[in-house]
Amino acid sequence: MSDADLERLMGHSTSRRVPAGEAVFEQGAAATHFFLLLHGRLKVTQVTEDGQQIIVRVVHPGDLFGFAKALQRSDYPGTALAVSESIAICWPTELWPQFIDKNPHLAVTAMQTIGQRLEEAHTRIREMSTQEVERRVAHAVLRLAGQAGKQEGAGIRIDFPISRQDIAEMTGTTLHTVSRILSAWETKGLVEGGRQKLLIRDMDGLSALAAHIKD
Amino acid sequence: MSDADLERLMGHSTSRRVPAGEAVFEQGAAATHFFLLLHGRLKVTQVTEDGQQIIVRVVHPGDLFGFAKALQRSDYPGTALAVSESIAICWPTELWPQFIDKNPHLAVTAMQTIGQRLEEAHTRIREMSTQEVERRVAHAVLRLAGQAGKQEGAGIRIDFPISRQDIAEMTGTTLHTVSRILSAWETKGLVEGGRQKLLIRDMDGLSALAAHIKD
DNA sequence: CGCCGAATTGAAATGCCTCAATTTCCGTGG
DNA sequence: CCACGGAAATTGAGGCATTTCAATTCGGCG
Repeated sequence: MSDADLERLMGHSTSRRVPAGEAVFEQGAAATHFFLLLHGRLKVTQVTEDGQQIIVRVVHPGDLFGFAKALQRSDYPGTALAVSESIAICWPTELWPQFIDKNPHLAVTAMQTIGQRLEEAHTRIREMSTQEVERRVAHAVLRLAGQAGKQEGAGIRIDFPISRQDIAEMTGTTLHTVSRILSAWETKGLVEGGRQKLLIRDMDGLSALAAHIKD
Repeated sequence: MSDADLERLMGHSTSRRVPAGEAVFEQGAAATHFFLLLHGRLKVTQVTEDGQQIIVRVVHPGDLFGFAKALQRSDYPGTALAVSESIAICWPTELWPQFIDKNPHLAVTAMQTIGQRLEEAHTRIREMSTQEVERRVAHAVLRLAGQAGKQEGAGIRIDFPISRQDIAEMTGTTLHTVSRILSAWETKGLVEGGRQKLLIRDMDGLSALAAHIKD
């Protein structure tokens, strides 16, 4: 994208600070804006009619999110909750068509972004269909490490508060099972747990689990 | 899309007949073309490293498929297999950027299509995370009825050959479980089975199951 | 220091899968 | 046209991964 384009885009934007625990938008609300996360971390969740929750994805700095309008929706399909203090840039959704018009390239980029998301979703479906829970959790943790991992002495720290419940909602299991698995891993020296904390000590060991290599 | 645009598009297209059981393209192959299904029925599958297969989606007449290039991929992420004799229109992927250039509107449309697919994928993830097998199968069958249902006397016929194995691969279970479930449904008068056949006798009953209303 | 949400851990229940044995159905070729 | 062969489907039995239920314990924030 050219600087001129960027400037034109920024001209219409506002920015918004969201404290941890607060929602940027809620499932079912009218899609008035779309966003770019500058700083912080969000989780996008969906609640089923019977009250069960799943985590659709985690939003990292630099990610676009909430572009429901681009997908032909008038409301947000999920809730975007800040898990740590976050800052996002906001554009009114009405401007989307103009942006596309003036900068067709943007449409291509956006499409590729959504395409990647689709592939991620398919990966998740594949994993849930064919793999047992421990492998799925291993994959999820490795993915988080890649997206939000921060070197920290002995290992890699997941750089935002994440609970067992969160991991359960990302992998389609229960917090109990996740807790048991992480405890077992801790015993084996693969990870180090903690309250809403996770430190990976042995990436290779985890990768082996994810790839289903038995000891 | 205007007639002129349509004509310009059609000018570069070829059409291709695919007998039942044959693949339009295979997982991992270079993405040379993208397609529009005119007639017939395809299933798009993915195989995991350890040989397990899942059905990503069923392609119905009128659906675009195989637009890997638009998603920034050079190879097809899955295999598209004709389950009944099919006819597809093909375009070389190289032409995609030109089409977008000349007709930015196309990009928007394509994006919405992919967006819908993403939502479908999320729905599936939500179901697999929170629902037991019987409900998932009920949902899958209802979806098929909506997409490929054909009134037939007493009920609605799924209008292409579909096996218990197929349904299992769509819902993340085994053919055995699917078979048991369908047998139970047949006893209750909800459906009528058969070799690669499925007739729905009681949509409301199935919907109730899908919504988890116990008797 | 006290409280509340997060995490752990045990025990029991169960839904689903795996293994295995038939049976049914349909296309094919004699 | 019928018999055969193989793929699809059915069905039982047993096992086990995971959930569910329940009871503590832990840890950080106010």
